[in-house]
Amino acid sequence: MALRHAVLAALLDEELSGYQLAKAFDLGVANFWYAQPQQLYAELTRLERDGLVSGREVVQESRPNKRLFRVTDAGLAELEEFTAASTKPSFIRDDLLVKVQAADHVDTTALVAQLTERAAFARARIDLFGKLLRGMRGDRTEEEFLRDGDRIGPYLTCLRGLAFEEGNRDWCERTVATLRERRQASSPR
Amino acid sequence: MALRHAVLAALLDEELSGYQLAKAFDLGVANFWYAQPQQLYAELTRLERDGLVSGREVVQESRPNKRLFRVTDAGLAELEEFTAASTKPSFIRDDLLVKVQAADHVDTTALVAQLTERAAFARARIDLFGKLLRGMRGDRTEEEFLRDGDRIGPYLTCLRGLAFEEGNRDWCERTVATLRERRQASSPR
DNA sequence: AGGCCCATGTAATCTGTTACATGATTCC
DNA sequence: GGAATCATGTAACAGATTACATGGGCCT
Repeated sequence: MALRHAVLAALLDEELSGYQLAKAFDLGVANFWYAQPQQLYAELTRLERDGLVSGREVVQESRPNKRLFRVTDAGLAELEEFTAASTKPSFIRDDLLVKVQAADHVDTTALVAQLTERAAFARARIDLFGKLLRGMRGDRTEEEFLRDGDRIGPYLTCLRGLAFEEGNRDWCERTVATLRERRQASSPR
Repeated sequence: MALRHAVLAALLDEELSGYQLAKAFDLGVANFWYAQPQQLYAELTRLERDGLVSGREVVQESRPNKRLFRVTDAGLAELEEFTAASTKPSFIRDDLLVKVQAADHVDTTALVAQLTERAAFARARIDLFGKLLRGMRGDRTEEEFLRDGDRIGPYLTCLRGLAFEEGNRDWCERTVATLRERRQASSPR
């Protein structure tokens, strides 16, 4: 029952279609939650059935019609309740960490390549988040924006996403350097 | 099929019982993966059926008997294959971030309390990870250990866990400060 | 002509969570 | 006497992933 609230939170600031939501959640631009398109279409159907969002059909030429959804009063009340309830801790589940855990017992060639790839992915996201943050705060400084801005929720979650990816980048780089150095030491020439 | 490999990776360094594994995965000391006891008992049964781990009964007095598991050659080969295969990106799914995303539209009193709690949780883990790291490297410096140590996998994953929790702590503290300042500004007195 | 973007779903399967179940020992 | 720790599971349900399905427009 958590995707529900993530969708509601994403729809607070703007009316979106299932497709638009899907892009945000699937690419992880919505850095507070991840979900696939199929999940979102199903969840939107349920949310509308339960009266927490309402959709309106938008007829388009030269491309398929779409349905834009917005949060209802009942939906906002649901979010309010969710926010007041206690939060479960969130834990890491990452294939790449599992592989590094096993690094002493398996061949690390492919692993180094994957760490490098992950670092590149992280850098791309750091770049993207930086742009999103600049776009949200406009010409204000971060401090000013967080004091006076009127939609700081998305800004704050984006800050967490940014720091997370910076952590990924740094750790991947360091791990690659460590594994490379050890390989050279164990098989010189 | 990822819990499978996480369990194999956890059993590489030592023989463990289901119960011991469960503690590591449930408390998240195994900071590369999280799982509940029930999942682990089920997974161990499957892993043994498939010949990837082998268990041996250890008879104990004054407490229930237990089964200790270790990775077989087939299990190691499976891990090797897993490590060589490409890695899926890992994404964030965190109730607390969903709540902060909605912060502009809901009451933030309970939210501030939850952020404070999360920060305390993060601090406890930072402490724990610091001790684990010191324990692993002994009297060597980190640099020396990473160069010469013979089990650096767990050390490297613990470093990631540490940085992750430091990120959590810092972000929670900053978010609390931001939300508090705004509340005072909007309702003076 | 082939591939990508828009746009929305269904169905089958796999994973993960929650609740239930048992029972001895040790610590406060 | 009650709670925590050791030790292992089963069963029901909720949530997530993968595969399948459709179809027009736009770009190269």
